[in-house]
Amino acid sequence: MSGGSERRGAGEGTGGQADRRVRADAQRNMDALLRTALAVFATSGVDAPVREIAERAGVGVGTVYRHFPQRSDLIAAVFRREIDACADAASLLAAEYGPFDALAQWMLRYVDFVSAKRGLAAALHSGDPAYEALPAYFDQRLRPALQGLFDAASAAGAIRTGAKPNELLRAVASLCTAAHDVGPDYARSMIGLLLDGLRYGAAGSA
Amino acid sequence: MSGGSERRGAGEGTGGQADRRVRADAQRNMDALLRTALAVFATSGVDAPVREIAERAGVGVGTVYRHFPQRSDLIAAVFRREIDACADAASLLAAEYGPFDALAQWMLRYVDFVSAKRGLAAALHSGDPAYEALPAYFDQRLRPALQGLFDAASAAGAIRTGAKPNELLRAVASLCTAAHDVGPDYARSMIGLLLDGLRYGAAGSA
DNA sequence: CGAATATACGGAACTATGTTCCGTTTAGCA
DNA sequence: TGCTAAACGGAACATAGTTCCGTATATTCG
Repeated sequence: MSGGSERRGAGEGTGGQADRRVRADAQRNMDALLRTALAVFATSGVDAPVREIAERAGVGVGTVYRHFPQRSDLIAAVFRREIDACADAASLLAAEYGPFDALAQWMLRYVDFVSAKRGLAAALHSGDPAYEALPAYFDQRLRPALQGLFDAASAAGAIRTGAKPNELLRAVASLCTAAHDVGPDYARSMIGLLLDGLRYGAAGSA
Repeated sequence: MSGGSERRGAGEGTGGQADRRVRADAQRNMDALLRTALAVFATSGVDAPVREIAERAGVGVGTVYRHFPQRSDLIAAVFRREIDACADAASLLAAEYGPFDALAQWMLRYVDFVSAKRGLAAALHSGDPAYEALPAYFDQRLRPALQGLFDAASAAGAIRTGAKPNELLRAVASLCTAAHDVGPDYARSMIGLLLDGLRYGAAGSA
């Protein structure tokens, strides 16, 4: 019943606290829950009991359900947080490495993301409305992140121009899925190949 | 029976009674369960409660678990039965239609199969050991079925030779998955295209 | 045909897990 | 410090998978 019409919150992102400030303990518990859930999901899969997550996070189940009305909301929140982390890594890497290396490093980071989230990816197709917005969010955050790295790299003449971030993201995700049945290094070497492909017709190379 | 694991008798099909004959009521209940489960899964998805299936089939839950020790065993059995039905359709169609039409009709039949089983397909990746043998069974039954139609059609000069059943099966499955996000006719028209492609270089055409 | 017996049946009971409820605690504020 | 809205915790409830066991019956055998 009730349904997810009132699914606001959690995603304000840009840091506006419209009404009353969130209580510090609430914020703390929320963080602890997300961090713990991530770890538990990694260990026991997304089907891990809510009780276990609550206990390991040091809160009661009531608190879990206060922040995440449904179990799937918690999963979705964890997923979003991971998407954010992966997207944010782009600017960090851009600051630390040169244009091409930043791109290469980020691709590896993305491989880790996709590989670790295979269980979650399956849940996405379950039809639960809590997951409906995730693909869009995925695109909204990850595509610009990769686009930025592309732009920087091609501006520096390190890679060819005109590469499509979406296609790369999808291709890598497919490769990672297939990689599960093969070896763990398979994906990495294929990504290396893709990157070399991008370099091939670059302004600075030929 | 060709089916992998030693899941006890049940191989009634050709009427062979190995040891003690299965009790008639047991056989009846087994059939009713499989038929009911198929209907319930189609209506409520694979997550439908076992109780509901039992009730609708007119048996107690104990009977369900006697035949299918785990819920996933029931799902797997339904899946196998559908694979069988789809594979058996090949020879039926081959007897009723000409070589090419039989192939075309079967592809449509296969599209229905894949489309209807999308929910089950998701379950396949859950890691439940009950599903482990299904991909192999899928291949074992469907590939020869399609191969037979291919052989007949190419022997009649209706299609080119050398087509790979596996690739076609996989391609159609992919198309159907994508079709879910688009329209219901999309898959059918793409399959038509594939079939025309097979006809293109046929002995009898050029 | 009727008794004997292995087999199967049904559903209550047990367990696990998602979700709700509500009395208690506490952070933030005046 | 005292007040209050917000948050907390976990018992209680609801639902669903699974087990157990007394009862029913198909099949066999005399």
